[in-house]
Amino acid sequence: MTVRTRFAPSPTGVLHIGSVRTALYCWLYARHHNGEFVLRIEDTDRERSTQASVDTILDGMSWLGMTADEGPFFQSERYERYQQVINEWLQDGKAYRCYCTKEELDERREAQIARGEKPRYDGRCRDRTEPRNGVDPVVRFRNPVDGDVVVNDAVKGEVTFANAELDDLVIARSDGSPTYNFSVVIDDADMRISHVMRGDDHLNNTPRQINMLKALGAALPVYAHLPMILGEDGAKLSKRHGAVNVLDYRDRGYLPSAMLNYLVRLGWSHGDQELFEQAEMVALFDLPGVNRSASTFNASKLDWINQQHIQRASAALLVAPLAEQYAAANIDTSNGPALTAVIEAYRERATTLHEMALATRYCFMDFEEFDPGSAKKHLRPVALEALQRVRSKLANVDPWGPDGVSAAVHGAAEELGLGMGKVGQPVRVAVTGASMSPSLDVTLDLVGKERALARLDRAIEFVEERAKAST
RNA sequence: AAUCCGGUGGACGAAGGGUUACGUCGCCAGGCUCUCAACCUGGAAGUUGCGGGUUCAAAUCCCGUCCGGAUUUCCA
Repeated sequence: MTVRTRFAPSPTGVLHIGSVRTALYCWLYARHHNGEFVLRIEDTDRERSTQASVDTILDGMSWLGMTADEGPFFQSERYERYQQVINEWLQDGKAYRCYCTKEELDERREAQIARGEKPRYDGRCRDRTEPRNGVDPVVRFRNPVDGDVVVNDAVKGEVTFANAELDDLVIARSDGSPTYNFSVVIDDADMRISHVMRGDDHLNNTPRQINMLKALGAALPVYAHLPMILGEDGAKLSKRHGAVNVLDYRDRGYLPSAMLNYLVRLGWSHGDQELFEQAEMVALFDLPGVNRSASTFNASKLDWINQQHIQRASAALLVAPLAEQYAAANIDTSNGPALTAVIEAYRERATTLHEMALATRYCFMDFEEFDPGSAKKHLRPVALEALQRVRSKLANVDPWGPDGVSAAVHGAAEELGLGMGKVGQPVRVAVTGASMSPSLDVTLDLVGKERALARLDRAIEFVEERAKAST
């Protein structure tokens, strides 16, 4: 049997982190078993579905490299098929028209709650033969009254539901449009989905879906209900916990491979391994490794994983996304070092590409002023001699490069009988504007000779002004 | 309210009857060092939600209980 999984988001907002993890597991499972991965857009809610949302889902999936073998299919284009099944079921008595109004239903629901009962449809239109005037009926599925439905879940284990707990759910609204639980069943059957993997908030829907699948005469898929992702406060992950849109992570300089790595480990494990490349994930992922309990999204671990991926990624791969970060920050990189050189210098000191772009601004553009704290500490009169000596030695470095620069700086320190600490920091602040950067040879190499000398001059002037002001 | 699912240091996971519950992130301290990182070393942090039972032995099996979540929508 060919493994066929599907990712079936509804296009009513952004592509949520939690959905992405579900998609990832579906995608990995299909790839691992040489199966097929289907993308289906569940847009039966016409009010809330938007094209913009469809686009953002497609964008996110393609950014993450989770390509679908089939689809996207749209439920809105399959209404005829749903209608056909509804008519058949109506004829066979597997479904019936219900003329209860919303108001009546609400009333009864409240009464049931007041009586301490489980609120559900009481089935009063089950045997109705005559229409009711002035009411557009909904169609309800005639759920079995007796017996149990056993869900053999690949994650949760064997879960049993009593049919007596289930009521007759609406499969078509009064305007004739199909509802979610119904269209999912028809689609999964028609699309020959072998493994239904989705959030465990759907576990309770599963017995109803199984009953409908049986009414259809379709084979049952394997179910795998994945635990939810929670925010730091234990509530389901949502906007108020920070970014939940995957594309926000792209914009903040996270790598797709890191995103996938973090998400795959949130709810799945392979022993103690933390870092996975895509090919490894595909090779190792399987259902027995999936955890059954909900997990909390943790931004600092994501940061660590992103940094690990930045450290390991080829510079060539990072150039394009880094360039986008510069563009977004209005940093013009046309006059400055090659981005690959910047990446090599900074891959160990940035957790995101966004950070990397901001931290390396000085390589491409002059800074407005020295960082006040750094200047106060390092650009003092005592540093004047060191700055001047380094400046004059650097002026003679040719060709400009890490070796020549290093020799010049160390030479200056030696000549003045100063430790590198007394020389390095003033130079660093002079050239970068702040007190943190890679080693000086690398930093000066990135900045380039012309800029480095000009900035040293500026710093020398700054220190002289300061000395004057204090006397 | 009912039904279903879940509960291992602050976070993610490991261990699925067998020593002092393991790893990662984070946190703290030290080392390296021209700074920041990276890296290395060490540390704090848990009565495995709680109570009971089975057993020579329980995080693990059983029962109860508490807490959290989901569902019970003409949302998906």
